[in-house]
Amino acid sequence: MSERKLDVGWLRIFEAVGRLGSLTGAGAELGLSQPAVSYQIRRIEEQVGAPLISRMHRGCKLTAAGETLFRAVHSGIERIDDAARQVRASLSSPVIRIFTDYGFASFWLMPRVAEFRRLHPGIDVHVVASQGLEGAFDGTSDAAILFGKRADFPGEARLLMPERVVPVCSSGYRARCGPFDDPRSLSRQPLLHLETAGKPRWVTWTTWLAAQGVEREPAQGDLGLNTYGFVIQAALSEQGIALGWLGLVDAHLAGGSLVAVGPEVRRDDCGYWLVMTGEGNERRKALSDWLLSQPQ
Amino acid sequence: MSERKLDVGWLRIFEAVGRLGSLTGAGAELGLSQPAVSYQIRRIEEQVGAPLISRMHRGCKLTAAGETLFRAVHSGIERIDDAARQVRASLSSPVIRIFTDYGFASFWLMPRVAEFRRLHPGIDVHVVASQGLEGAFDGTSDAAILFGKRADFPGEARLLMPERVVPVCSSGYRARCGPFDDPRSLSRQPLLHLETAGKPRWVTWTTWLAAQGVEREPAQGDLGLNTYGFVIQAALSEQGIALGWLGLVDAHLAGGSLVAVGPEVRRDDCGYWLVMTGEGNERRKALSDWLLSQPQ
DNA sequence: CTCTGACATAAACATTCTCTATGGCAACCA
DNA sequence: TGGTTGCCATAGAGAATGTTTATGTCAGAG
Repeated sequence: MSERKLDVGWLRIFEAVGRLGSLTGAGAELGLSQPAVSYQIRRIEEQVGAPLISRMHRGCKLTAAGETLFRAVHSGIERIDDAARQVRASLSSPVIRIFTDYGFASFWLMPRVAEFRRLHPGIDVHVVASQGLEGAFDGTSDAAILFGKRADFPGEARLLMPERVVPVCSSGYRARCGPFDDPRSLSRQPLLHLETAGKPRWVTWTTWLAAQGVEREPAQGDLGLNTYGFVIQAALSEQGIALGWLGLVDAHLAGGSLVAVGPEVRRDDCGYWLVMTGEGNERRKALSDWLLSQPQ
Repeated sequence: MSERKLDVGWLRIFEAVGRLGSLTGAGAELGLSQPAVSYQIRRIEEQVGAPLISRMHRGCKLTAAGETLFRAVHSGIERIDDAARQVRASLSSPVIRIFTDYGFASFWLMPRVAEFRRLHPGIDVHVVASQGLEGAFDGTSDAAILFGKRADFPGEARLLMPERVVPVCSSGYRARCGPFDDPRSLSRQPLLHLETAGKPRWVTWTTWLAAQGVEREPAQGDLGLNTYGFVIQAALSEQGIALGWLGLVDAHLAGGSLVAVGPEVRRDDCGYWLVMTGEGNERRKALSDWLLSQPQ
């Protein structure tokens, strides 16, 4: 095989000696001089505390102890070499990994990624969804699509979708509990919150209401959920009013399953940012171009 | 385990990192500083060509590639450690190994070694019989009992049994084909030869006949065998006359199953020599003392 | 008897491995 | 909110290991 084997020191030297029955032959196979091989064998014999080979005038033979160790080393090296091959194969196979949050994955990326795959049939796409940013920059993803503001990301990050938020509910809920002509009317309804462990990086109901100059009595019947999919599911099942991020809920709004029931709040330096990670290659460029070409 | 593990370099370091999820923790376990561990992991990531761990602010996690390699390394190290334990256990268990030839093993050593074992019940005795000298000094035996002349052995070798040879046959054969009052009479009988690949180190029929001043017509009906046990078996089954080494055939002569039918040839600087190999210890001394105390 | 080729050792040098020192920084806590 | 903690990273210096060339020994072959 053309790829360089992992350097496992004396293990590979001993395996070659045991298999070939010759220090000189092992050296030839491994690109080492015969004294280098001799040195390594003696060193490991010192550690084990027993001769591992019996040296003949020409060539050598494994002792009983050497046979025992040889079997273990041989099979161990086989496994390690196999694993290295497998790792390297998966590196060079045409895969692209996108790290993002569950909301973006569900509502924006998964519906669209079929188009990318149709355009690039030889590329496997792996979507890695996560609750937080943990793991976004660990080197295993090719792109990260993350929500935040400009200052949160490296200079080369590109804004994929600015943050534009409207209150939404199902049309049935509006018929039953509406109309909601006045922003103040929303403050008397059960609101659906997207919660997170730390400080939210996105617009919340608190932000939206403050933007409308509306003060709210302590919430009654509100619902907090930790995944945006559950938030929208609750809205669709008429449990309250949710905040809808344009770009994520477009299909529901276009189909009429959700309706906007208040003014939009927009933050132009906030939104989903695309960060390309690791070294550039053709596949990453194809993905980046495709993502940036999507209509807002 | 109290014994020092084999130094397998990065393999052990990587296994500890993968198992503990911490570079610092792995270093603590292996007696290395944290930068030393960090250095090793980076080195192997360079060889593999992929990140193997994702570094978090506190601690780390294996990547998919790292998991693949970890499994192989973990099981490989287990096997190697097991083999090392097995080798060391067999080193320190109370065993003594005697290397000798088949003849000596069969006719001298095996009948007597029961006495040694009765005297030293805590010592296991392994007899390693071989056709030649190959392997006699490979470091795996505690004692070698070999046939040859003085000059063939190191100065500290002790003569266990000088070479004394008489022609022997079964009493039935003598009754049928004898008597053999004159050495010349033997030369007309089928002779049983102990053969070997190279030049024999022992008395042969050629040597014996020349010592009697007897010339022999080309052999008719002679039999050559490569193991002394087969030679004596052939003599016992009345197929001819064999050379009998005193010391090896004593029991047959005493019991009457074999009878001497000619004069003895003796070579005082030839015979079975005892060579103690490797480092001295209590067990070896016990064996040496016992062997040297045996009556000739 | 001479030659061959494989293993051993010595000495010099190259490379790797480890340490200490120090920086960066996220998470925790008062 | 600021200080502390503890883990990972890098740098530089020195220790330890690994390798080479040179050379010796010697059993086996011709």
